[in-house]
Amino acid sequence: MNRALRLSWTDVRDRIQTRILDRTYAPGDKLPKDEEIAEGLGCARSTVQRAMQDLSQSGLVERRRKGGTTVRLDPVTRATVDIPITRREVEERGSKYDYQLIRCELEIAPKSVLARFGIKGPVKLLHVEALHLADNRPYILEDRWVCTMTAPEIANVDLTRQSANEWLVRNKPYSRCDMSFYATKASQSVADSLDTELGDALLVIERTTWIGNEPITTVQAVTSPGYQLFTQS
Amino acid sequence: MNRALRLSWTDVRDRIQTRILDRTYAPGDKLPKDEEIAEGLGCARSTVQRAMQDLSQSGLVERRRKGGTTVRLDPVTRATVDIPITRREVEERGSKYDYQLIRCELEIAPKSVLARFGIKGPVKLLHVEALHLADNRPYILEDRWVCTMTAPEIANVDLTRQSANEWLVRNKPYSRCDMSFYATKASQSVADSLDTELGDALLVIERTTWIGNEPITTVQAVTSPGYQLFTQS
DNA sequence: AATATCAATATGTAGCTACATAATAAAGTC
DNA sequence: GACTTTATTATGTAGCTACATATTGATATT
Repeated sequence: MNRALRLSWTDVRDRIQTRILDRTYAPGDKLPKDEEIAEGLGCARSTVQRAMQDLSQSGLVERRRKGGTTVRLDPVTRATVDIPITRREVEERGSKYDYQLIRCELEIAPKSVLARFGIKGPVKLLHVEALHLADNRPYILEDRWVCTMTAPEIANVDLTRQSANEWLVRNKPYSRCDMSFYATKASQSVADSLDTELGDALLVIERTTWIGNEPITTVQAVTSPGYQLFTQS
Repeated sequence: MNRALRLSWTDVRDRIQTRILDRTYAPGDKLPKDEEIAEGLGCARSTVQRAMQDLSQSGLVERRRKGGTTVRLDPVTRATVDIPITRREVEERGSKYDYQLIRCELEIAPKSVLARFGIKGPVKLLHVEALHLADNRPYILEDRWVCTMTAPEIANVDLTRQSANEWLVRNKPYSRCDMSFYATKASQSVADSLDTELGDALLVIERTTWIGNEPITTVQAVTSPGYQLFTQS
């Protein structure tokens, strides 16, 4: 077969997507089976299968064995967010990165932290507060709790030199990560640390990671005013 | 071959991931080539290839033709967020959904909106403000601009009965969607609409959609206090 | 009529082959 | 020595086959 005419699975996906967009296949409609689409486009079923997988993953269609493929009635808006380590994020914006350790102590973890980990207390965990700076201005204030049972090596790390963020991400890969985003009003202490006004609206990025069923760490990263989180296309 | 012993690509992915997690392959290391891994595990190269694709997509490894596969030095934290239509979101929480149209007028779009669309003005666009309610309490306030050139049919829709959100998502599928999240202080008018205090910190979800290169709509969805956005695992 | 069984069907997956593509290293040319 | 060309290599992709799996609808059994 002519290679120039050979359809890649992305081509096939785009063609099917076009037909959904122009309502050849309207929401709720059942699509022809893969084999027929393959025949119609002159490609293999496996190519259509891959295209369909992608459309299914992006939330545009639903597939059921024997039931076939249908166009979703309420397509969900699905997007991915990338959270790089803060150093990288700052440096990629072309700014100078700095880091300051504010405090680092073993403390009895509050209930809210235990809840995020899904464990019962009372337990002493490592509480780390630190500030990330971009061009000498406060950028992100992180309030972190590290599970010393899961990551005992952190005790030997000099956190005045290297951020816990960086050490953990490089040395403690995780198998599960829950994230959430919300807005908060700057308290006096947060306002002081971030060099902003009391009551300012700030975006908080909360993250908790596990390895298997063992919690590693949970962070509330309070961003400076104006911070915006973008999705990856 | 015994089917019970047959490894699925997810099995293979998990095995490789385990080796990365336990540092058999440490960050920065080069992994053996697919063929060797396949031989070692007793499966086909295509199976390893699929597993690697997934690990690459989730940001754990990097692959380069001829260069091979390496464990990423700074693994990015990557997560997906699902934004369902507001009605669904409310109903899935077990609450009663309601909707109120606040205003709907053709207006000259401000520069900020034109910038989001990536077009030059001046243009008259449909400006829609509406409130979504959960159990009779304000839930999300949306401030939307619709491109009447791309979606002229919206003129015939009774937006007092059906939200623009819902109509668009069902009738104007998009090919590209940019999103961003940030925090804002409630202005007096926003505070009034959401029945909250002036100056409250609120999470804003901003979305802009296109079909091909044609902009469809852009929304700023101001959520009520305490709203949290979670990632999908 | 209700239930269990079985056949049919569309998608899901693994293996194989063949070739494409990108990145690199080696060899050759001026 | 700087440049171009060529060969090599590991991943990327498409096609094919064979079989697995889930679901539905038809058939048989009680």
